[in-house]
Amino acid sequence: MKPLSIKDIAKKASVSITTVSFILNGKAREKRISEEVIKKVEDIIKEIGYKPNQIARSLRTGNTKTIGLLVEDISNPFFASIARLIEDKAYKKGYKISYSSTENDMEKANSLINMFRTRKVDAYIIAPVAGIEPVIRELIDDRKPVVFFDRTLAGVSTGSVVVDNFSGAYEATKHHILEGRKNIALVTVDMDVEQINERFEGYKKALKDAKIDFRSELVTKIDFSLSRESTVRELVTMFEARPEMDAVLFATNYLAVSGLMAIKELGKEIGKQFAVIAYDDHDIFRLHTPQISVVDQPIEQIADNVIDLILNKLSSGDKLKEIDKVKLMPKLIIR
Amino acid sequence: MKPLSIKDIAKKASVSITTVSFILNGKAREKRISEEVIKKVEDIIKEIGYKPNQIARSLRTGNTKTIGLLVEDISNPFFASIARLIEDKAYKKGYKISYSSTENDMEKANSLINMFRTRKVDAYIIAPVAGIEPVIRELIDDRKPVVFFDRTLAGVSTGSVVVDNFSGAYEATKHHILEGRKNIALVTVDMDVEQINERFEGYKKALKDAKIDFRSELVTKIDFSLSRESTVRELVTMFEARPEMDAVLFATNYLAVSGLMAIKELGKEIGKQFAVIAYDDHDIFRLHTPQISVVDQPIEQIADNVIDLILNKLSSGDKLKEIDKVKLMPKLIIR
DNA sequence: CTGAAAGCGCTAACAT
DNA sequence: ATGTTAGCGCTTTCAG
Repeated sequence: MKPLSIKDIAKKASVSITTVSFILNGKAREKRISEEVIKKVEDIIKEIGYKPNQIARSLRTGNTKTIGLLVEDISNPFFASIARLIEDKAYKKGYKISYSSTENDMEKANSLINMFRTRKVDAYIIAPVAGIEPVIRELIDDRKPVVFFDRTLAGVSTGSVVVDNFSGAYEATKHHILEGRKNIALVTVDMDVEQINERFEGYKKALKDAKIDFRSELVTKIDFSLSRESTVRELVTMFEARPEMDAVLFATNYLAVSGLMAIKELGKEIGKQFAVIAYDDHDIFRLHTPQISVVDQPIEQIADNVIDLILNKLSSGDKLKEIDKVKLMPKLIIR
Repeated sequence: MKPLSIKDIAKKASVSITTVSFILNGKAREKRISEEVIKKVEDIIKEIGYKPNQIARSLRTGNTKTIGLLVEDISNPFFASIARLIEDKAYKKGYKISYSSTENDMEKANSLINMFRTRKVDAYIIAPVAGIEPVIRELIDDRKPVVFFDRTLAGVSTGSVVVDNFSGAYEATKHHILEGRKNIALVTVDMDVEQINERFEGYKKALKDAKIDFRSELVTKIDFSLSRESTVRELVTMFEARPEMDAVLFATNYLAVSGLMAIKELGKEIGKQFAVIAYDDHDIFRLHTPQISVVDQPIEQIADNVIDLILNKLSSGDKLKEIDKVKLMPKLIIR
C-alpha cells in the first residue's frame, strides 16, 4: 500500500497541490484561501491520514528539522541525562535529535559527523574530541550552527556550554585538604581533552595554594578504552602501592565506579582513614555505603543553555553573535 | 559555500552524471565503465571531498538506511546498553539508528512512530506499550519490518525477542523460598505491559508451588510516572507497614534503586533478616553493600537477535517467515 | 561503454 | 484566491 501524496489529496479535494501545500504549511490565511476550501482539505487529510513526506520536504527546503548530537558515550548516565533533556526540549520545537557516541575516538567522531552531514542535519551539538578541528571548521564554513558542550576545542570559535572544571576539582581537593588529608590522589583519564586537563589543573592548584607538594606518583591516568575489569585491576594495584594515600578525587563518574569497586575489593574502608570525592552526581553515589561526596554538574542547566543557543542560532540565521559562551558552576556536595 | 553535487563532479570529469552515479554506487564494473574514467572520477571525488546527499538519495530510492528504535527510557541502563549494542551492529551494516524514549506513554509512542514514518525509516525496533496496536498494524500493512523486544503485544503478529519473564521472577521467588523466607514482597510497576504481568505471574506461581498463600498486601504497584522521590516515599511507607516482610523482589531495575534508597533510609539491614533480589544486573547492585542478587537479562543476546531479525527482514524483503520469535533465558545471579 | 531524461514528493515563485 | 511549473540531488531505464 503506497503512502498517499499531496497529489492524491489535491485530486480528492479537486484543488491544486499548491493550495494543499499552503494549507499544510499554515499559509492558508496569508494566502487568503477560502475557509471552505481549507475545511474541505483538512477534512480529507484527516480522513485518509495523510502524512507529509519529510524526505521530500527536506530535499526541497534544504532543512531536515534534525539536530545531530555527539556525546562521549550514551550509556554514561551524565550524557544520557543531558541527551534526554535536550531531546525533550528540541522535540517541543519541532526538532528531532539524532545522537551517537564518539567513545572519544577521533576517527569515529569524524565519521559520525560526516554521516550527519550526508544526512543534512541542520545543526550540531558536540562534546568534542581532539583532532576533529578541521571537520568542525568545515561545518562552520558551511554556516551550520555548532555548539560544544562539556568541553571546547582550542582554536575553534563557536558557541559552547561548559562547567568550570578547574573550580570543580579545586574545590573538591580543597575540601580534602581542609579535612586534614595530606596524601590526596587523583584518578583521571589518559586523554588530552580540555575538561580533563582543567580538572587536573584545579587539583594541582589547590595543593599548591595549601603549600602541599604535588607528587606525580599520586596521580593515576587510566586509558579510556580500558575495560571495566582492567581498570579495577589497575586501581587495585595503585591503591596497594600507595598505602599512605588518605584521600582520592576521581575525575569522572565511571572512574569513580571502578575506583569504588577496587576499594571494595581491597576491603579498604571509606571514612575517617580514607576519603573519596567523585565527579558527577548519580544514584550509585547516593546509594553507596557510606555515601560518596561528589562534584555535581548542573545537568539541567547545561541542557537548557545548549538548546537555547542552538535554537537561537538556528532561527537567527546565525546573524547574532551575542553571548554564546556559557560557563556554569559545579556544586560540591558533601555527604 | 554550497555543497557540491554529483553534477559538479560530472562537469569536472567531463562525463555524464550517470557515469558518476554508477561509480558512486559500485556499479562501475557491472556497467563496464573504463578503468581510466573510474580512476579520474574517483580522484575528483576524493579531491573535492564530495559527499552524496542522502536526502536526495532517499527520496529517489525510497529507503533511508535508518532504523527507528523505540525504547522505554534511554537513560535506563538496560535500554541504554541495548541501544548501544544495536547501534554498533547496525552501523557496521550501513544503517543508522534513530532512537527515542516512549516513557511508556501511548500518546508519545504513537507520535514518535508517526515521526519515524514521516521520516521514512526503513524498519522499526520497538519495546511496545499497550494501545499502539493500530499504528503497528499500519506499519506492517506498509510492509515495514517491525521487531518487538523486551515485550510483545498480544494481537500483533511480528518478530520479537523477549526474555522469559515468568521464569525470571519464578526462579527469584523460589530462591527466596528456598532460603527460608516466608513473607516475600513484590514491588512492581502499575502498568499493563506483558513483561511486567509475566513477572507477576512467575512470582505467584512460585509461591503457589511452595504452598505459600499469595497475599495481595505484599504486592506494591508503583505508578511509572512517579518521581524518584515519591517512589522512595511510597516504599518507605510500605516497608514500615509490613514489618513481617523478610524478602522482596523488585520487578525492574529502577524500582530496585528506589527500594534500596528506601531501605537505606529506614536503616533496615539486608542480610539474614531481609533479602533482596533486583531485576537486571548493573554496577549499582554489584557495588552495593551488601551486594544485591539479581535476575540478569542477556543484553548482548537480545541486541544480537534483534539486529539479526531486522536485517534479515530488511534484506529478504520480508519474504522469509522463519523463526522470528526468540525467547531467551534470564540468569539468576546470587550474591 | 556512456549519456539523456524521467521522476521520487514537495515548496514557492510566478501566473492568472 | 488558486493553479502551473521549475527544481531540490539523485538513481535508473532506455537509447545510442
